[in-house]
Amino acid sequence: MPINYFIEQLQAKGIKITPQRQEILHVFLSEENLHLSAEEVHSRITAKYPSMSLDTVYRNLAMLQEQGILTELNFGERKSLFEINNSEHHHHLVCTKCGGSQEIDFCPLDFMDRKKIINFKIEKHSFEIFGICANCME
Amino acid sequence: MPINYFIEQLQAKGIKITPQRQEILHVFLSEENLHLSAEEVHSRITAKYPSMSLDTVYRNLAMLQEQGILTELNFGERKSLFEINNSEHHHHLVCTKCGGSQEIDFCPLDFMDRKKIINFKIEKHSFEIFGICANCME
DNA sequence: ATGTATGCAAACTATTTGCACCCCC
DNA sequence: GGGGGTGCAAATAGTTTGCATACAT
Repeated sequence: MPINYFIEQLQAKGIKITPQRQEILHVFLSEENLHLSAEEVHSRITAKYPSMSLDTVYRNLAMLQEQGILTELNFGERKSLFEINNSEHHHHLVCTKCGGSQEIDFCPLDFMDRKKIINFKIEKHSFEIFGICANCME
Repeated sequence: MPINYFIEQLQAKGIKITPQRQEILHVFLSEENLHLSAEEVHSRITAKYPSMSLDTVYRNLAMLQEQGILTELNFGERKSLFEINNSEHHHHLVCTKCGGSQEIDFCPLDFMDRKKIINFKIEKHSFEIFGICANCME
């Protein structure tokens, strides 16, 4: 998806397109499968634009998540990671040693009997497998 | 499981049984399905034993988790919750409004083809469904 | 007796908030 | 022009750490 896809989506809701917001989107679109913390997003941007503040990164990650453009990942560490909703719904294998992750396409919700969940309005779900990746194995 | 089951398990590893450690175990064994933060454990204990420090709670929750007696739950909030490994392996429905949770017995690992996961040593996994519970629904 | 565990205080990390100024629409 | 967005600084929440003392074994 080109950056304009997301920009138009924001404009349609009356959200202003600032240079800072464009930079954040650029970061997430610059590579495949990026999982970045607020700090990491910030440092990638300040390399070029030192005036970008970390607060603004936090505020906009939250906004982009509310708008459905980013997904917040909690890999059990203290800090949240974010990924852009660019590809199919997926989950992750997370290496507990290096922190790296790879995608898996299995989704538990496809296999469980949702009728068993009554009186509960499902909003979202999380599924991660933690362990040691090939690189860290030896 | 009686408290002695856990105490013996700790003693067998040469871990000292202090009054503080016993109090923490008591808290988790006092009710079914408890999911408590460090702060909550601490305040339940200080009600009776005001000298218990929060640091000690943190240190011992970590120790009990390493010993396999507690499981740390990350429901996406800032703080971790802990539950005692008393019952069958299970996952949770978590209410995003009140923070409450109920157990579900479906486990994704029973349904996915583990052969698809190669070059990765599985250590643990997480699966939670988030949404609105019956109480918070109206 | 010995070394681990505790309490206290202070440090730390990730994140959030108040406020005055700025700039996108 | 106006209201949302930004940077700065300070506050907050949860957790961790250093150190001297206390206590379980």
